[in-house]
Amino acid sequence: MADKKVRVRFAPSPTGDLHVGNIRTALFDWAYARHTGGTFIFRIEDTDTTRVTDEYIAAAIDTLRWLGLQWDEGPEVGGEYGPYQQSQRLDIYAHWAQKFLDQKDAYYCFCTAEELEARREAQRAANVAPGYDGQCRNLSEDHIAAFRSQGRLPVIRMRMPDGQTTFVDQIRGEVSFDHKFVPDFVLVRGDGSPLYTLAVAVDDVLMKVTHVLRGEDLLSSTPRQIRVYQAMGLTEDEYPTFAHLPFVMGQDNAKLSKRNGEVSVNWYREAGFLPEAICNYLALLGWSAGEDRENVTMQELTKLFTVERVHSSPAKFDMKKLEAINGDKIRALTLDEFLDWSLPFLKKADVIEGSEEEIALVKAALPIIQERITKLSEIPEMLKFLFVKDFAIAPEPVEKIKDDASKAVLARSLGELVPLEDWSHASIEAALRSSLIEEMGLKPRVAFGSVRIAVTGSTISPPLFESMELLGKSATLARISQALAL
RNA sequence: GGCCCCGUCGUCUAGCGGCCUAGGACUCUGGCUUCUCAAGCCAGCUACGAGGGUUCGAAUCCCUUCGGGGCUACCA
Repeated sequence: MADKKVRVRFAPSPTGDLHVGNIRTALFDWAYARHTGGTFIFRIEDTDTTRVTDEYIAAAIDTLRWLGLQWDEGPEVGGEYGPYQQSQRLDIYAHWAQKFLDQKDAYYCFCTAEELEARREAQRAANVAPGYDGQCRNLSEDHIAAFRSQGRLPVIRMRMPDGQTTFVDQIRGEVSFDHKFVPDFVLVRGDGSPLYTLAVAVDDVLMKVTHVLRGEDLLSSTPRQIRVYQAMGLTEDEYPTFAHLPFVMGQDNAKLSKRNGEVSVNWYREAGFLPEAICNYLALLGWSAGEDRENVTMQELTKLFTVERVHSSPAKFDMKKLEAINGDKIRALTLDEFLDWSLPFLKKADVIEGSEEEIALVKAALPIIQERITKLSEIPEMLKFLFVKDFAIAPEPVEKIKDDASKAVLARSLGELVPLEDWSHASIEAALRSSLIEEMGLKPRVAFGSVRIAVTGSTISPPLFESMELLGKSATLARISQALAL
């Protein structure tokens, strides 16, 4: 088995936007495939047609692409074991269900939902492990015919033989389940549609999956999956190796969900997080490179990632750390990359429309804000002052430059700047320093603070002299005059 | 309730019997730098859930206990 070429799959059931936990799983699947030189398969598990929609499927594909987790086989790229969407493989599942029936590994069960619920209730009351009681296990042909004539639609149930299932989880070691606690489970609904339990196992076998890396929530369903492998004729050394990843938890220590934090990857995307930052941070949840290594590129991740270094304990999601990493990644961007990421945010915020002049100015301004933001969404606010048509100082800061001292600073500044020929930040700084600081004897933070408010409209801004250079001489002088007139 | 998984600073983690008076990162606090805000640099706070063993020696191995989580569907 070790010498088999690795094939791993990420198989979400898109019942909503892909969330952080899904992505962590996808990332590990991807990294493992890349690390081993194997194949990364992307499969859509949409057997629950009431919950999975086409929009969510399209969104999942888009999200995975955006993150840079390229798949080798799956939707839109194809592959020799497709289709990779379970709703398009119904005949395959039907075939295997019939085979299991023929082999007596599975049987028709006519119990209704109400009957089952009533019996489960009784089991709970009697303090017995709830689960299917095997009532329809050995129905005679006559019984079956009788039920059918009543119009009852049977489900197909897999028979769990006595005994136990033991498997070696790559992360947790040997795990064992007694079949007393693994009741006969449903493979096919009354309407003939397949259930996850059937579809995953069949697809993993048919798609030649060698390693199943998935969430810990599926750990206890593993015996059922193995049961299907066995019914398909696979022996232990032929079915996939399992590795159950620890959960990503929310602030309240429950599995991360909408209730306890932002879970949708799209939310992070819109909030201005870079895909590489999300992946880097997520990689650190439940895995570490060792040697105090934390900041890794996608490339490095594929080199360093091994299942041996994946944890068995759950990790809590920490937005602060994600932001810190995002800041690091933003600072590591080249100017052109940074520009590409910035433009959509500036346009969406209506700061720019996208003309060439605007883009040139953005490009010139980006270097001075690159180390000042942790999220791309902060860019519009920081650069707005360069583009606003009707410049106005915010209500709070405007009060701070109405006093005589501020007026004096602004008046002197204007006087110094009007004749200035070299409108570079260095020469602007030299002019203002010698006049305001040296000659007027003001403290830099006081003097430049007033100019900052007048020019940028805020007490917080990118470096002042660079900002003035970017704004241009006439606009800068106009703003100072405007402030002086208040 | 039953079954299963998990347990090192507030958080993510290093650690796989002696290198640990437990290291790093994020957060927080203080300082330096400084035209604001950041960034950067320095310093500080804080952890092996508890109790038993095994051993010359345990965060590391075993047991118990407590705590947290998952599953227990004609969801995945």
